[in-house]
Amino acid sequence: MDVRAQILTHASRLFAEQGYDGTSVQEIADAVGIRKPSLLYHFKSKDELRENVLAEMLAHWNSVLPGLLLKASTEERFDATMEALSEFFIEDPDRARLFLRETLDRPEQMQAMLAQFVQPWVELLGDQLERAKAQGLVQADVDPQAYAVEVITMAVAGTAVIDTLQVILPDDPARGSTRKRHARELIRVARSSLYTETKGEK
Amino acid sequence: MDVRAQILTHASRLFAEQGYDGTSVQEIADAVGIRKPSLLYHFKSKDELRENVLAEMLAHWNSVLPGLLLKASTEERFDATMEALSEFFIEDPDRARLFLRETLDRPEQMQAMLAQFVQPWVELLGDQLERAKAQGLVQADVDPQAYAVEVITMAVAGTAVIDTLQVILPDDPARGSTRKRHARELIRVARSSLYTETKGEK
DNA sequence: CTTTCTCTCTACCATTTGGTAGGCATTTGG
DNA sequence: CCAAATGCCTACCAAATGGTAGAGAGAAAG
Repeated sequence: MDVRAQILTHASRLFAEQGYDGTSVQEIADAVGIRKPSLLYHFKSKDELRENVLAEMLAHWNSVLPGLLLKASTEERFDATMEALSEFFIEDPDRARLFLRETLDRPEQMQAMLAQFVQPWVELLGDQLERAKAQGLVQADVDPQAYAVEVITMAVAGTAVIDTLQVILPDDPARGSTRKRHARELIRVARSSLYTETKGEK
Repeated sequence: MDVRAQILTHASRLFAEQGYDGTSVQEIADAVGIRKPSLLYHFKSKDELRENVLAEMLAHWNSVLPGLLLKASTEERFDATMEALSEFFIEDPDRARLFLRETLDRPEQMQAMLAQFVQPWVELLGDQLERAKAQGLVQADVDPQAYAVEVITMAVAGTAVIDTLQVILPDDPARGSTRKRHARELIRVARSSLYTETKGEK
């Protein structure tokens, strides 16, 4: 039963790298080291394989992110949470790429997914930001939902393309690796565009 | 000679919507209303068509963006420039989608393009931010290049997927349309994570 | 008028695509 | 010990893919 898992692994990687349409069933079978019909024995069609790849990604996110976000809402450790969040994406850029590709390729389907799994969290965060705004902790002109969308976009899309942006954002002995620079600035931007006072003035 | 332009238009749209691999030459020909060999008379191969679509997009950007960015560096109208910038992308989301897809599909090729057309501007902006930092106008912990990358990512990727994010960021009588909310928050985040004082306190 | 050039077409082609039929081992369970 | 299920295979298949050959219509140029 190891084969099924292997198929999913290679399919995830190839779909992320080349896209669904850019990857043939044959290519995945080759990567696994089996014949095409053997693959289609485990997944009745290419589309079913795609759905399983997506379901696996979603399951992983749902098993990790809620805990992360819950910690963000209870504690006040914004930086630590954001760091864990960006680490989560950077740890496996293929997941971000897959997500971005699905969003481009099948927007309607992705809308349904977003409504179910992302919106509740954005709503929750929105409420908390509104309360923090009332207390003056958060800048008055923040649009909470829009803010969440921008940060998510930065994190996911940034992770998906970061290796390509290496030309613009090279490794730098003083500032760290490309990925590190991205992660740090993402957090800095998210943080300093949210709070009123908390700026760590030099 | 109008046909060539028509092919490019429909190809741009379809490549943006469905991706290069997800779009057949036949489909493009159908959209234009000609037969496949007629299309291949104007562009010797699908790949040549892709290159021309890309070149057209690039030409358009290069004819508009330099002026925009130059204005950003001479005047101090950060908001106006950012607004024009985000308007430029939002005006035709297909261009952002095309750009994003190309970055995912052909990273090496995109690196070359970025090195030639984007990096100089990021470098220029970087220098100016460093100077502004020395004057205390800009926050001390900004990583200029990384900042530029984050803002570009937000603008391009945000525009590419904004219509799909409508579920999370719905039209709101008080706050405006989805696109408007995205554009406004993008500018707010970019602005307030950059300057030291300029926060428009309520 | 004839030639040449531009453009579109029909007819075709090899290859690849996702997918099926069905045989043949090996394991499982009664 | 036998039967059924499991898993992988070879051999196919129809459809779609990107691309070519070459004919014919119409305009441009001599």
